[in-house]
Amino acid sequence: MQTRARRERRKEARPGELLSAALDLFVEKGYAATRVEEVAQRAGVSKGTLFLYFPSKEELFKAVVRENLSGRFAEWSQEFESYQGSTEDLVRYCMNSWWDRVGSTKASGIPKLMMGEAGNFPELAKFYQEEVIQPGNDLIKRILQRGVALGEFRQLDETYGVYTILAPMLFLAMWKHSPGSCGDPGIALDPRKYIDSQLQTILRGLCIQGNSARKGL
Amino acid sequence: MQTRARRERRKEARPGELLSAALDLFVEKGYAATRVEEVAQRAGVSKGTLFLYFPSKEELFKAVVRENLSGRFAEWSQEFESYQGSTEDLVRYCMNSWWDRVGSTKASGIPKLMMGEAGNFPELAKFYQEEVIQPGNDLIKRILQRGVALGEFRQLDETYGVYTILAPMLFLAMWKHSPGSCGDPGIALDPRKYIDSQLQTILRGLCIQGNSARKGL
Amino acid sequence: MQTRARRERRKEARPGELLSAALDLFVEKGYAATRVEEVAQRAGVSKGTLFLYFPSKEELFKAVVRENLSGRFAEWSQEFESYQGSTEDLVRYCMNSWWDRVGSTKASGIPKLMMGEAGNFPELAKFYQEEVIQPGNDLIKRILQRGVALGEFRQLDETYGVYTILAPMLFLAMWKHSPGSCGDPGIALDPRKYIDSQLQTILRGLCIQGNSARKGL
Amino acid sequence: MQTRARRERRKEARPGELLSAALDLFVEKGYAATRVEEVAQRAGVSKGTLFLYFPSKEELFKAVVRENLSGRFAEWSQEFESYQGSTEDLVRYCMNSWWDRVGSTKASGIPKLMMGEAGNFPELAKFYQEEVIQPGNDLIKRILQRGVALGEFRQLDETYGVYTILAPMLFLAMWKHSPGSCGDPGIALDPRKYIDSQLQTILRGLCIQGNSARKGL
DNA sequence: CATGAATGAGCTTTCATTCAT
DNA sequence: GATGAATGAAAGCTCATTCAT
Repeated sequence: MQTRARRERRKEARPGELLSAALDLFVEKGYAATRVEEVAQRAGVSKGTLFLYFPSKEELFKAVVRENLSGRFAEWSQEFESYQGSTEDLVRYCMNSWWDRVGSTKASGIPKLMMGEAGNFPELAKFYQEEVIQPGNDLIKRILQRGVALGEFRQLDETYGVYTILAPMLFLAMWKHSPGSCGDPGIALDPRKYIDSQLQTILRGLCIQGNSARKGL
Repeated sequence: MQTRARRERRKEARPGELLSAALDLFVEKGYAATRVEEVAQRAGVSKGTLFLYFPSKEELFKAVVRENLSGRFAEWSQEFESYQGSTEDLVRYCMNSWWDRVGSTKASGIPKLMMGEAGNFPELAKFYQEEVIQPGNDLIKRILQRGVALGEFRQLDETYGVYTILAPMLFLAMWKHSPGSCGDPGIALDPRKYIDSQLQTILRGLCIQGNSARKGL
Repeated sequence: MQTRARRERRKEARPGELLSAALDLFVEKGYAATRVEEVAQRAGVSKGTLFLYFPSKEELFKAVVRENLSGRFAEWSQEFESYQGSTEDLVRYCMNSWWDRVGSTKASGIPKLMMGEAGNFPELAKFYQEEVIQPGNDLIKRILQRGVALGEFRQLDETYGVYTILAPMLFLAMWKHSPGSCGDPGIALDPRKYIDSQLQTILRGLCIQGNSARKGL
Repeated sequence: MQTRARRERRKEARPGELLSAALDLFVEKGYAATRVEEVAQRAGVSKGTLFLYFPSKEELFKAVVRENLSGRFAEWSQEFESYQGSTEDLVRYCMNSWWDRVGSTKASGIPKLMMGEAGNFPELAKFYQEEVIQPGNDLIKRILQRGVALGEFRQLDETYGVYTILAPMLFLAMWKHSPGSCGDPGIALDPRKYIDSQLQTILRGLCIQGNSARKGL
């Protein structure tokens, strides 16, 4: 049963191994430039095996996105929904936990990749819009609405406000994955400091004066 | 001969027409996804003719970069070298004229494109690093050094300082060329306002207190 | 054990279920376009199991042919050998019983299929020639020889005579399985009438005048 | 200019050479089993060149059909329209000229091929139905209508009547291209005799007694 | 100079067959 | 016996580059 078990384990691990290899390569080379054979190789299987688990390159990519981005919105949504503290702290928590769970991982390469290739793959662009951008925006919008409803945040244009939060995170993701930043250690942004600095500005802009304890910021 | 003259003119215009078509397509589709045949078509010549002027797709791209980015550093360098006003104003002039001459044109798509594809084309990455990033950095660095030397700017880590200026411009370029920003009019950044706002922060951070007239900022 | 028994039964039924599924699909899609996995699926077993019973796709096909065509020649041969009536009636019986046992069943799709694909699978062509065409021709030839020997039929070129009988049956089989005939109900041949009509002509051509009772024809 | 001319000639000959090679191979192996590379090879060009003239295997096949079957209906239609003799002779002329121009050529392999593969390629089936079957049926139908209108032919169900003419030609085409008939010289139908024999039966069935001179038939 | 026909390496996807369990 | 995960040889199609004209 030893071997049986080993095989079973491998079988169940396959999709994960393939998704991991695919994430690596998609982030490293982009969607179009990644060859499925290379994904298979890196996962230690043959070309044919990959197609046993994912019917096409496109579906493989979608699965990678679901695994690393869109599949997590449900959990995050719940987490934020049941958050007890101030909205100001929720925004802080939101950005920092985004860094921990996405920004600091390879998954942060996906937004960068999509920015570059969405135009060439309309089907993927549509998928990404529906499964990532839309839910992500909604999530942030709900946080802002919570702040406004609780009297913590000033009235604001919600759509615009969403990008106030999103843009700094996107930029950080892009920066991390642009070749220039890697080679040059002098510019390597310290993500925590960057996020803190952004948060200062953002929260100062969002919160109603005096309504929130901002001593120390 | 009328026709002779027209032909001559066309002949001399060829490279320019090709470069213009190539810029359009490279920015629209990226480097890899752009087919040389389409470039030729858009320029109104045959595929063979394109290779008459540019020995390879790579050289075509390099020429596009030279035409639109690196080729202008000499002029800019001189311009900034002979600038008479305060360094603070020079920085303002620098960022605004960058927007006028690059940011607002299709050329601003090139940095975005390179960010996405540099990894797949090391030769191009090297070229871009040498012909654009390095000179650009140097230019900015010299401006900062001028500010420090004249006692306008505080002492600072030059490398890091360069990115203080560069990053906002890069982000603006990326934003402009990302599909998301186009569709959503709510987020469409007003470039001038964006630049002004960035300049406020940047200059406040760079200038020595009281040494510079910052009334109204 | 109930289950044991059921399992045994299933086990013994396996080859039959596979052959039935294979016949369906071969007839529907042709030999090359039929995927063994689909055959297995339709038979309710896994791909591996199919290869347990039939060592290759080719052998599977041969088994289908044996089951539905060549395997029956022995019985038919005996049946015709011991036929008591006139050869004219034997021919009638022959064609009608061919329709009942082959023509009206899916098996009639095999000759059509072979006509289309024999050229691409020489091994199968050889097998089919030896196991179906040759025995079939011999059977018909012996019937014709019986007619001649008994003074019922005129002298005739036997080889040519064989096709006088075979051709109308083949055409009927082809017609039945050609997509054109299915959709167009106006042309849907009534097989019985078709066979009767063909028999009239054929027998009139074969029988010696006045030697055979053809009143009513 | 010698070479120029030679090249021009080759360029103009290419599509024809490719269509000819394609016809050969499609007829020999069927649509699915024919590899485009082999078509190119037989035409003496590379794989890529084939795709220069035909955007896909499917379009290549359609072009073959147009070149050899559907493209000729216009001419035939006119020819039959302006026919001066009796409709009985027109039918004779029709079948014999079909043999000369299609039946005796490789083109007669196309109907056989379609019969076998139409089910697997719906797009092609639709195309063939529209461009070959429909026009062909219409042509025959108009001939029959002419016979009826001129009082030469009896009243008849037109749709059924069409197949009275079509079926024997199809069978001849199938027969010619079935491997069985080639190898066995004993059965090799003499097409002229076959057609004559069929015409006798058909015309006897269609013509009104005594209305047409049928001495000698 | 300008052309565009020709090339062929390279990519995604399919499927008969094997074999460890 | 039965399974189904794994394989890898094809096959259709693309596109940068060459070169005869």
